[in-house]
Amino acid sequence: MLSQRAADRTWGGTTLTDRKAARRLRLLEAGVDLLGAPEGPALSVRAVCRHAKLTERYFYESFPDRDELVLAVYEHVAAAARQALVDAVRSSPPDPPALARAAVTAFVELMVDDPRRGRVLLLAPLTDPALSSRGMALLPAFAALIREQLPEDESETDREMTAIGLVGALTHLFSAYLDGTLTVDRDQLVDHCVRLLTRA
Amino acid sequence: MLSQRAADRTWGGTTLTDRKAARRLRLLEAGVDLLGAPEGPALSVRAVCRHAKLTERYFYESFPDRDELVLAVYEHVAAAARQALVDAVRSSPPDPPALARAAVTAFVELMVDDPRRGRVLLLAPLTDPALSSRGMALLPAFAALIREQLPEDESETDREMTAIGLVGALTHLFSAYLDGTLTVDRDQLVDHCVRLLTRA
DNA sequence: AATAACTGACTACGGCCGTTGTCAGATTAG
DNA sequence: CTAATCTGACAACGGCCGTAGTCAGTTATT
Repeated sequence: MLSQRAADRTWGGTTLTDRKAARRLRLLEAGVDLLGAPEGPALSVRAVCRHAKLTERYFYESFPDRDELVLAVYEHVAAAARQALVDAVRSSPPDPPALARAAVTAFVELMVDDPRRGRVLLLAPLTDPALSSRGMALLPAFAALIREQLPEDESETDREMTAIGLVGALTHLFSAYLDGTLTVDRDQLVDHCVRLLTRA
Repeated sequence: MLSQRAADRTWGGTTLTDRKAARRLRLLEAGVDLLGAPEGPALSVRAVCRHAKLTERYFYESFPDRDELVLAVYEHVAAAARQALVDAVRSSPPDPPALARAAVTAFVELMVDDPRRGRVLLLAPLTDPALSSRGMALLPAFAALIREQLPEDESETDREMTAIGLVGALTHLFSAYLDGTLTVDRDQLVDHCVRLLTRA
């Protein structure tokens, strides 16, 4: 038999690449736990390893340094959110108000279903330098997306300001809803956000 | 002569209480520097002492621990902002639009005149646990103040959401203006904010 | 001159951080 | 069986943190 490469050797029933991928995923999930903790984002290498029940050596097997994990966790959650939004928009009537409602409900449900993700998306970039330093926050991109949708009878700077203000209003409302400051029905929140989006 | 109390003895030309107060003020100012740093709030006891050219012993002479300094710095800046707002409102015609404009311009000028203060008020509470844990952020109070001003033909929850969204929009706009993300004239920013406030 | 208070520079403790390395034991391949 | 590889537990480095203490030297009072 040909000498198989180390990556394909079986150990404990699985191959090395499988185990490595599983460990990476465990680290990612632990990262979501810590970066989306209710008490605020606090992700350290040791803490994430304790949480994932892995050793630091396996951390550096999957990520070159701490900040790369933070970025990967954020991108992990952002990808899920993007997918949820795409799905919601695809299965929705194409008129703008219905689209806005579909998108908002999808996002709110994602946050309610797993508040960690909401906190990672909304709160972590404000706190963690690894996210705020890069343009890694999605909010500017979201603001640009809104700006394109605005009516053209206003000046460019006015549209930029309304877009930024709108993003601020939505994120602030979502954050307040997440941490319990805003006690209100899920549907009321969705209604209000849709109204903000469609009237702007 | 009666033996004067230690606090009133003169040393280096000033009394103990004077020197102590001066040191406290120097620590406060250094705290504003660090808590309002452009790279993000990073206030440690050693750093603030280095900055104020004092020893750690004098830190604990004026503040029981690190968090108390953070709170004091925030309150220091908040008091100045309150004063600026009160002055602006006092010397303004009493109709609501003029009041809104006066308040917004006062706040924007305070931020432009000393961006550290703007960052302390807007950014530090999001980052530093000593501020976010307590209700020490002024934003909820500001939201409540706005809520009372809203028309009464809407439901209570609607007014609460409008107020929270409005605060989010304003803070987001101010933050973007502070860090250069939003490149726009000061007057344009003021106009936009006043429009948001008076049309809500 | 002697006593007391104040000041500045410095050290020390325990803890967490990111990162790297070591070492005994388990599991597989040849 | 032997050798190679994978695993887990742990130590170590330098650094910053909050907090407390020491000690020589300067300045005022008596």
